[in-house]
Amino acid sequence: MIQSIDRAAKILGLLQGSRRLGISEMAAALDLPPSTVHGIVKSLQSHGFVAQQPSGNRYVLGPALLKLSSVYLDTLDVRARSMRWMHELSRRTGLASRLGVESFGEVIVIHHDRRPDGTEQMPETGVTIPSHVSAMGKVLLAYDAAHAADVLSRPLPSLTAETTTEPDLLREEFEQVRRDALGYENEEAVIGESSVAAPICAEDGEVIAAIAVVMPSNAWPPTAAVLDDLREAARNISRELGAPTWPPRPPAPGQD
Amino acid sequence: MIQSIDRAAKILGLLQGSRRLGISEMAAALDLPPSTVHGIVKSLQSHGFVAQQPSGNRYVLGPALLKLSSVYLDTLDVRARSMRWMHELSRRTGLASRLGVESFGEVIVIHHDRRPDGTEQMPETGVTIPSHVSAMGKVLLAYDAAHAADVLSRPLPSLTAETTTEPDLLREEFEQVRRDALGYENEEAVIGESSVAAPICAEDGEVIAAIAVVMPSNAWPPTAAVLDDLREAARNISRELGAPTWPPRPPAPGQD
DNA sequence: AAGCCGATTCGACAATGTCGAATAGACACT
DNA sequence: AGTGTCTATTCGACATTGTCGAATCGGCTT
Repeated sequence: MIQSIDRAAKILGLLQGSRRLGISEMAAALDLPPSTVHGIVKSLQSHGFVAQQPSGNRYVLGPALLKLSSVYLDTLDVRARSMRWMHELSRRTGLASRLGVESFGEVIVIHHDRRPDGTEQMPETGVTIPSHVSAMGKVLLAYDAAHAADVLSRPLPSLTAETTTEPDLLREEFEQVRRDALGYENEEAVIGESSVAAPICAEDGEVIAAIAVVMPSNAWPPTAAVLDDLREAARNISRELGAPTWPPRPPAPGQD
Repeated sequence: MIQSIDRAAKILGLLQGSRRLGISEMAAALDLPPSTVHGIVKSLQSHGFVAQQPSGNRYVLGPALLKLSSVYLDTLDVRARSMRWMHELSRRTGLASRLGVESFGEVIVIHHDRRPDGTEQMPETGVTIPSHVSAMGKVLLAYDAAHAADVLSRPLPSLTAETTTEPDLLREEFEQVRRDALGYENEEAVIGESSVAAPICAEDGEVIAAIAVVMPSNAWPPTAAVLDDLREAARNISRELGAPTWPPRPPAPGQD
């Protein structure tokens, strides 16, 4: 692990958490001399990874990150294959759909197709959601014992009154997910918002992503028609990716 | 400039250009020993900035970039303020709208509102376009002599038959932009696609972003109604940001 | 099975980043 | 306006740290 790169990454992580920071604030947070932090920040700045606001001495994340992330998205085969099916899914259900993958114990949304009702909606691509409060997260964990064990080994934050923070309850949910090939989440992340997710399999049969539809909680539970559309989309995407079966064959029945 | 951070950034830049690279390919491109590159790549990997594909020994950009970019977008005041007006603009004109800022001599799209016709459209947020082939780029350069001089000092790539690569012609276009507060681009970036852009001003009156509508070239030239809607959107956003005047007062009449 | 190519590991060296002190600059308070 | 404090920034000496070359490992092809 190269020290200065590690520190640079930590600085970016810091700026991710609290939007605008001065050199000395970062130095205090990382317990480093300000001059060291300054050197790193200036290097990051010269490549556009951080920028300093016009208002002077505070730093924020920079535009180079956006350009890189755009290329990152382009490299994702799942995403390219999914877009057309997700659009169809949103059109048929009238709901927003999301595609997510696992990243460092969270779910990161790699594509988002809005509700087709013409209202203004925030783009959600790039948003991360703790796995245990997300329907997609539950699906991804249910088919990945290693990540599941990792996530459940740490304390689980509670985001709403409905959040499940009990590892054993989540383990039961994972079993249900493996049975139905569907994961649910009812106001566990955001009040008033619920979602259902299904797994997406790659060529080797592994679950590599999850697709979800998001609905207002007053439309809960989802109708059979919505679930069918969701399953259909997941199956079609998986087939395009060359998956041998769908629903995925559950992994060896170990404990997660 | 910290060496290892500089090298890390160059590696990310390399991966940005050619999606999948092995250690030795990067080493060759940067003229460094493979072991050095390996150390840097592994450090980047441990923070999620690069990932290696399941298929073995090739590296690609990683998901951490997406998460960071999402926070970057959230820090942009212009973007938050623009979204609602852009949605209105797209609704009224029936065209896709874009918001862009300058970054390292290019325009980077920081928000994109699709055509409201329900068809499937690629998300364009994060896409970068060379300034001289973009209506937004021309607007941004017209009001920023320093950047303009910088961009024009380098050879300008030609993307289509319509691309203007002659610095003097572009300088004339900049003058027209400053007169009309509108910049044009007709099939200069992508064949079959044209756009018009208007400047957005911040509190201090500086042009900090550009807003554009994109249309199929057979809808060229844009109608007066479209231009009015565009101007209206730019004016409204600028006003929300606290700009003293719109259209912006052109800068001191130096040569760019 | 052998050979090749690339990724990866390891250890010694010195180049490099780090740190503390000194400087410069911004801002608030008197 | 002047003074004080806070912060960012610059600079140079030191030794820590990253770098490099050689050796090892692993996969794939012939």
